[in-house]
Amino acid sequence: MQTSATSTRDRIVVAAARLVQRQGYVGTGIKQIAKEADATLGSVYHFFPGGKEAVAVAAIQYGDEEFAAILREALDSEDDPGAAIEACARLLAGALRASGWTDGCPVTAAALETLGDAGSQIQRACAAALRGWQDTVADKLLRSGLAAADAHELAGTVISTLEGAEVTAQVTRSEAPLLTAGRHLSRLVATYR
Amino acid sequence: MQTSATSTRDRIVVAAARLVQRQGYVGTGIKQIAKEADATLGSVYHFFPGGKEAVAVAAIQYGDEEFAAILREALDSEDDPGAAIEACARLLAGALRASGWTDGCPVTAAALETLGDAGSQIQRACAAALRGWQDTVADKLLRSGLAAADAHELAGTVISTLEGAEVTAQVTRSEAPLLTAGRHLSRLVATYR
DNA sequence: TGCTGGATAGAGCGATCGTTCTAGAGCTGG
DNA sequence: CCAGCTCTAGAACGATCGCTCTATCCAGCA
Repeated sequence: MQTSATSTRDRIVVAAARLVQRQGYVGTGIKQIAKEADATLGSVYHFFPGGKEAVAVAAIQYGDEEFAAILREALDSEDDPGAAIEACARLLAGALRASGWTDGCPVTAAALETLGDAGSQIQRACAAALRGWQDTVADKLLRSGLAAADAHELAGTVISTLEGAEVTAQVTRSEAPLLTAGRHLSRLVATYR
Repeated sequence: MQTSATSTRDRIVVAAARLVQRQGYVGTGIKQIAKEADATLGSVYHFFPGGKEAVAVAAIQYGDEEFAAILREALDSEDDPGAAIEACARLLAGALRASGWTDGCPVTAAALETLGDAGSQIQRACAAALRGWQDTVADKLLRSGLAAADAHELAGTVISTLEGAEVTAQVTRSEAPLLTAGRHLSRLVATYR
């Protein structure tokens, strides 16, 4: 069943999530996933008869939940919603630097590569992730007393901005875009009370 | 030399720019570029002895300038900087919908896929594009009377937000993320005067 | 007319892609 | 003790990848 602590299936999902996050969907090979997960090709296809796409969907869902947990924790660390979002940006910036600017958003790269097939499972998983993160932020804003419509729209822009700032930070290899985006988002939120 | 109006080299660059924009760098093949450009493999390697990476760099630089022109035009269409940025977002949203949600930012996909090689020419071209766009926005803000430091930082967040909102709009197949991001950016800019 | 060099054309190279397939290892219930 | 299962292991297939190579075409010039 499982070798040491984690099952083979879990190792495959985690490895795939990291690789897809760093090099995208097309850029990541099934054999590379197997090697990184200390599994064999047979194991991968045993657990994921759907092939590469099925592995990627599981990987994206894993990255989704992982990021959602970080997001919730950062949002709860501060009472003021603006400060909480800024803390979020700081956290992302630190993690990004620590990874050597490679571990960005777990879904962006895969999402952009698979825009061709509109109804693809990967597309659906990415869209679901974004929607979930937006709801998490909207919930925080609602609890802070914002109007429902404002909270939802603002949450969307918060996610979009963090997303874009993360990409910019990766490309320029600097924490600055994320940090200033965090400050600006905090300032924007402050105008709603 | 040239068949009808454009030279073979130009057709290759334009085709490569579109393909890279839509499916990323790894997802686009040299042979596909040649076919799309109505050129042959021999012509591609004749004009770009550097191979796939050289073609991609030229394509990204082309997309960079193309987007910069659109950006400048949109920014000049309105006097108020906030309204100008909002007009920008509206323009991007319309173009995105018209393309069937496929023609997003010309550099994001390629940038994310090639983060591995830090010093790659592709990376450099993408970073230069982002920097140039930021300068364009900063220039507009400066002309509107903002302080230099504020203008530059704000311009960075504007580009990041537009970038992120464009991705979100593509994934969710909706203009809404771009439109509300434009409104929020306008509101943010308004707090600086 | 023959030469030259830029441009076009595509066959073919080794490598790698995703996938399929068969064979065996390790455990469990009867 | 073995039948029957999940899981592991990797060889092999056809397709496609980026790239190299040779052959041909054709305008401009002597």
